[in-house]
Amino acid sequence: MDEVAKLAGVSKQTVYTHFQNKDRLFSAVITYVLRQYYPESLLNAPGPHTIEEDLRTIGRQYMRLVMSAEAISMYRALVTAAASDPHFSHLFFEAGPVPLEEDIIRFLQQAVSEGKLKDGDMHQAASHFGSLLRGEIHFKQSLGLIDTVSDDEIETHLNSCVEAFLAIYGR
Amino acid sequence: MDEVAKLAGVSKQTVYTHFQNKDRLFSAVITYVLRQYYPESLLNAPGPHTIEEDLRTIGRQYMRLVMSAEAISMYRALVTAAASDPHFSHLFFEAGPVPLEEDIIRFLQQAVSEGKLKDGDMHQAASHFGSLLRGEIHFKQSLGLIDTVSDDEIETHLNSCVEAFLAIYGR
DNA sequence: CCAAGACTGGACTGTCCAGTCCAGGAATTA
DNA sequence: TAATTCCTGGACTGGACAGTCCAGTCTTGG
Repeated sequence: MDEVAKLAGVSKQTVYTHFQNKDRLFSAVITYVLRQYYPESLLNAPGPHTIEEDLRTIGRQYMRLVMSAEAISMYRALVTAAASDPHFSHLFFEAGPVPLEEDIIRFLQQAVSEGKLKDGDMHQAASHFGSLLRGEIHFKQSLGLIDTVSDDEIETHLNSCVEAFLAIYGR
Repeated sequence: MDEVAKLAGVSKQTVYTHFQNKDRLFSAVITYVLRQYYPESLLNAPGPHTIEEDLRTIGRQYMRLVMSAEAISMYRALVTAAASDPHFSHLFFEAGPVPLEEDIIRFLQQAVSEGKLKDGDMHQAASHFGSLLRGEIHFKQSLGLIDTVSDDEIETHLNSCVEAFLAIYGR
């Protein structure tokens, strides 16, 4: 909290008048940051796309988001806090992963209706896609065994995931 | 450390004579626990198996391991520690995930040579399999949004993963 | 111009926790 | 038996850190 005040160029008291305590501040950070980073639309680019292109675009955004230094350190903070109280995790999950997964499910259902994907459990498909994308990289990042991920590494991993996903759910 | 001493039925001083400090103790815990829990052999059951059966057996062991309360709390501790020092993570990774993945790669290569799987990058295959198996469940568990996972849930998730894996890498 | 409210700096309290110290008791060995 | 070694319990230190208090300054609207 001392550091927050310092970085804000403000006295600690002022921080405490705006946010009752550290928890409230952290909650505010979570909702604020998620609002900032939430991908506007996964499918806003105009023009016709192959399903592969779309998956690549979505996957790339997701990886960039999840593997950013900010996301990793927020994830760490949440995991740490979860040991005693999952309150913040709920806040985070409802504001981030849940709506995001819903968006992806809608996209996948659209693709199914256009005959680009097999019909099936799209919740499971979205979950598999996300799990593949996070993959070992996110696991290692969370453990501090990797920090930055280069664009090349993202692209390589992305390709393998899209290919895998299409092998499972593609026509 | 007070609690450790208490649980050990021993004075704190005695704990400190056996382990110089908390870090050393934690390191010892990591190596000890991993030795205890490391699956003896993923393929020790005699008799012929279909690749599907084998994958299910391996996947089940992996899920049980990774989603156990002990593994989750160790993972949390490692993630927390990783924020300032990834030393423990390295210790953990080298003693657990690395050799485990090597075992799995060997198994997959064997299956390839028996014509049960497509040839290809088996490191990637192992990584995809692990990522699918951990999946959303492990993600949620790490965040404290889920605690115990029932055998039924494991089995359902396992089925979807094996099916997906075979769609990607099966013949 | 002045009163009310906001902000500052920094000292202070209370809590938590790793690690140390110590005085005395129990067990082991010569 | 005497000396040595190991262990106990529990008090204590030091540092980190959330949150409070306060005396004094700055800003602003009437």
